[in-house]
Amino acid sequence: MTKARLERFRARRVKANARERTRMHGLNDALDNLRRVMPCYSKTQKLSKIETLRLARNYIWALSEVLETGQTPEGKGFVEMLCKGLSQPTSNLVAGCLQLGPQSVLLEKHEEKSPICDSAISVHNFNYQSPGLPSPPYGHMETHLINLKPPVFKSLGESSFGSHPPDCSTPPYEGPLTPPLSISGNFSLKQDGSPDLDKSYSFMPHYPSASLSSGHVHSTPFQAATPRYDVPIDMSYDSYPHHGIGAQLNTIFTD
DNA sequence: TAGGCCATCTGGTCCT
DNA sequence: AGGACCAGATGGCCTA
Repeated sequence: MTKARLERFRARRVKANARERTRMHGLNDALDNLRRVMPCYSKTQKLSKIETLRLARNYIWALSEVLETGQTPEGKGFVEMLCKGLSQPTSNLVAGCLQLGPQSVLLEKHEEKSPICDSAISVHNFNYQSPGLPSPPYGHMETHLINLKPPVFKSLGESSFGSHPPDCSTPPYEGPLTPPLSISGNFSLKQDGSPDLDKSYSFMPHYPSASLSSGHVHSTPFQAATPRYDVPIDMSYDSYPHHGIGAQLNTIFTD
């Protein structure tokens, strides 16, 4: 290899490295956008990449369930769906973001109590455990921006206790490969540049509360244990990028 | 100190 | 030839 060729090789390698960096930055940006539309989002305690992807999968799954069954997601069950397969710290984070005390998310008794279950801060006892997360202080809910979508809020406010008891003993990866709902053609997200992606709706707990929908408030055990939220006026699903789905969800959650 | 996560570099492969 | 994509290696940072 002549010196000139070596030089060219080095230059090419440097360029390739720069491109690779740029590519990975793009990937990370996309991942950040994904984090922002997750049910919980915190600038200070970012979900790891793998946990972000897992939570996204669960979130899509959970919303698909909602669409398929037409039932409001019951608060605790919804959180459990979201937490399937997530590490314990992340599960605690999600529960915290949804303002469910860890104890309230604790599943009803299962025969074999794992050590995790015995933990005072345990959120679930799914068999699957993430290979690992660092141990950042995930748990302080007041530090999180809560990025809940209207259906979730409705569910928190008007828990209807749907008919889907979570199967917490099933590892998340053994389920069907596709969500229960197949939406042809209209499940699209705005992509880069969409101002919607930069919206982060922040909800603070509010005691005692105004009801989400004007009017009566059902009293449920869940409600008794959880705070309520103030929801911005224009929080109809149409304000979100999922236009096709928005109408369906609005129908479901305003009936 | 070990383990987890991350950014970066690097070489390989495929495609245009 | 050059770009995009991928996976392995490596080192840094952070936390328990």
